[in-house]
Amino acid sequence: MTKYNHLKIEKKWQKLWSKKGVFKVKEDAVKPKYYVLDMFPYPSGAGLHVGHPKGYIATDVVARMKQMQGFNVLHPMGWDAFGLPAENYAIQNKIHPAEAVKKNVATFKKQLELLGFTYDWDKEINTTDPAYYKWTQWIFLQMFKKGLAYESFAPINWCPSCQTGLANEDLEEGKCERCGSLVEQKPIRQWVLKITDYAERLLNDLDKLKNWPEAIKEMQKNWIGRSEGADVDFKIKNFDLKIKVFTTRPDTLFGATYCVIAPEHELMSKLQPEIGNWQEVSIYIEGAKHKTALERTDLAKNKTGIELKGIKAINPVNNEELTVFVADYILAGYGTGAIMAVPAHDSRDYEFAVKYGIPIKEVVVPVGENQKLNIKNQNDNSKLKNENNELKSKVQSSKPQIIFEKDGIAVNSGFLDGLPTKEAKEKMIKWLEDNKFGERKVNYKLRDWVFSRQRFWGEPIPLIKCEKCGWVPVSENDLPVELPKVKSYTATGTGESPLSAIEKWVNTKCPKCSGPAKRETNTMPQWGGSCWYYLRYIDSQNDKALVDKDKEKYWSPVDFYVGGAEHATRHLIYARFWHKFLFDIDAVNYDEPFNRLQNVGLILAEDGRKMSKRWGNVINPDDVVKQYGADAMRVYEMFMGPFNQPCAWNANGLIGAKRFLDKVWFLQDKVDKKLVVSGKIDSLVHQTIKKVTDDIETMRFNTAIAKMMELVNEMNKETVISVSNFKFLISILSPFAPHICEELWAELGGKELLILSLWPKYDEKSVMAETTVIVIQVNGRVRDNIEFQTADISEEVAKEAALSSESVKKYINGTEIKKIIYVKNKLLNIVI
RNA sequence: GCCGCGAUGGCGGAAUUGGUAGACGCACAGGACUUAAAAUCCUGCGGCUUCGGUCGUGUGGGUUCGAUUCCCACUCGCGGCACCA
Repeated sequence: MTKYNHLKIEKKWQKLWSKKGVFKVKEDAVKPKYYVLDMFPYPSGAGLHVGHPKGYIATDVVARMKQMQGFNVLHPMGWDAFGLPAENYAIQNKIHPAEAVKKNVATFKKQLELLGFTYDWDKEINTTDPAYYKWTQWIFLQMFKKGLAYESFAPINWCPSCQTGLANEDLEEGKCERCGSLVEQKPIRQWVLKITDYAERLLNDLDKLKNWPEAIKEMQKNWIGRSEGADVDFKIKNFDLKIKVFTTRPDTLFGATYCVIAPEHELMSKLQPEIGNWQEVSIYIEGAKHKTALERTDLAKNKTGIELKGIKAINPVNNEELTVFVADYILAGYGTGAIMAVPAHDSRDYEFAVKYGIPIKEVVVPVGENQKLNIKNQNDNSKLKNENNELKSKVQSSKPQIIFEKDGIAVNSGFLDGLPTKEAKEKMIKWLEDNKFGERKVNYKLRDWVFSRQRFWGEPIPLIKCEKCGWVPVSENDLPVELPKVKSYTATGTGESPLSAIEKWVNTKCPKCSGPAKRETNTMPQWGGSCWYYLRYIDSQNDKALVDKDKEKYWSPVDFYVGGAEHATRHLIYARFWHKFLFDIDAVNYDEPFNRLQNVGLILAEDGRKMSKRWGNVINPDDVVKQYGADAMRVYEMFMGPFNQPCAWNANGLIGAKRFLDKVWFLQDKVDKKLVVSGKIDSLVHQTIKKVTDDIETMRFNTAIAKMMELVNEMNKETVISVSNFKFLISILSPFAPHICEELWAELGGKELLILSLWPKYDEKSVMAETTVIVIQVNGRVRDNIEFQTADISEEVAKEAALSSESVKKYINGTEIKKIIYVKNKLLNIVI
């Protein structure tokens, strides 16, 4: 037999598959469908490294098996090509972003094609194609019309290096996720999407996603950050104003000893005339403004604040006068931007109270301790002040008496005394509502999505500002609003997009009154186009509608979605939001886009670090394909370890995969066409078919391959193997190593392509082993293995055999047998 | 700090409705073939051992005839969030 020449074979079959169009998607609604999707790549200038295709190989394995199982498979690929990296790359290389994208896409496509994927390139999409972003703009317009897109002037995250505003989701520890610069708070005019309107549904519907990893759902839950509580109004003494606070612990209202207002709170300017130390306060407020997100985090351990002299807040439950502070440990953007502070039961308030000598009043004790407690004088603040040091030492030493953020029993709390926290909360909320001091309230950490970028390379926001009519949507007939051709697309840094300098493009007519008007010059963020691309694959040429609803009904939802976990709180939450909106306006049939999600574990470099140009440890798949072949690379990446776990690249492991394929190649010499039954191999073959089928379904590729290796090792020990057994082997191996398997299939005289043949079904009877081995234990220690020639062994038979075993007798040695435990067909434990 | 996940040979990893720990691969060692090397094939491969055994799945306890698997306490590592009231 000739040598296994991967270079020749792989090219040959790739050409033939393409020529015969075996991966062309058929709109054949009779067959069951299977939509398997990768998170589409961002075509960077660097090209692919070996880590990128790992997920694509996995979906390809699934797609190939599903195709052979008779499914109508949609397994598409496309490009997420708008955004800062393309623009920055273009600026650095002094070419137009569109040129850069074109070049990079060509490189990526060429690299992917070497790996033998089943993509139907007729379905290829590109988010920067005007025919595509026409519909991205269309979705934005629908949101605008429903009041879900609004203009805002509030301070947002500003990256001074990228010179654009960013969403909360785009930050990493207070730094720009892209370039690592410290992010500032800057008031920039911006468009914001009301994702918070969907917070409740985005949270609740996570329960529907049974086939998503729990970790991702947990991350989304935390990101949405729902908390229940109440808004409470504190009147300000001698002044017709009130401080509205949000608390999750209305049951601790009797323990409130001060209030805090965020520096940015609008109440500050209203209170100004009454604040005795305004100068000092205003300096503090100015200082807070200039702190970056990171500085604020760093200062978390050392809270600062200024007392507002002359301002007293009245606690509605007991009319106590409370000191009011301004402090930047309170965030303007969360809740009401002001709090009631209960230092005894909140560690942050506690820290602040200790620092500024504010009374600490205990109003919740652990269950069972309320009886023992001496009721302290509730009104004697000076006494409480003196107790601060005592309480402090209590907290810091041994077991704290004060309980933070935990449930217990209410004490010192008037009408709540003796109630467990849960009931106390309810009673207090009812009291607040009855007396009009507040109401039940739910808050979310999730912020509205800052959706505009002050950069060139993004979808133009399709709005026009008319002096008379205000913001007017571009007529849907005039979509897409295309990016103009320009010489300079460098960021202005003024808070306006580079588009604002292009007067010809900016100046236009109002669609409503035909008067003079100007286009919005901000563009959409990179995450816009990726919010709905999975719908475009279904109907990639549609110019009349976002997606044909019948086609959508057939193909949606995506059956299986594979991609990196880093998208948990960005793409995956944005896409769910848009999809739910599209469902609401009746553009799609289902309210969740992705039925099953699987995360791909990162491939690290051999040195254990991330693959990066910076470390010089990048491995290019082209080189691997050339030296060992696409099949070897596919098998290796699937065999490395559990699919969703990170794993370091190992060149020797790759050689192992190649060796395995060599063994399979030479097995063909052992195929005997006359052989019908090959004894014990038959049983192993069927076990392997079962295991590989199940393991591909559950993404346990490593164990699927291990089982096939075991089978190949056994086959190698035989002098001859049957045609049918060898065909079974190459059929189930073909999703992993499609080229070599097609070649072997053809060598065996297969008339049709292997990919067009049927996936093997295992024979239930053959899976069962012909003999049974039972482990014999004495006191839980293995003392013997007994082989029986039948499949089903009764307890009596097993017992008899065990007791007559010489090695077992030795251990029993006449001792009384207390108990015998029999696990059917597996194990017998004799207890003495 | 909070939430989630994890820890098994020299290495990547297998095995969990509790039932033979270390499948499969890599590395390594010995052998065969070869003038030689590569490739390939065969054998061995957790520690200790008086070769009978015995100890071993991050640590310390517990439940059980039996624990990598279940329970309690802890250590370390990874990921996410981070003054969210």
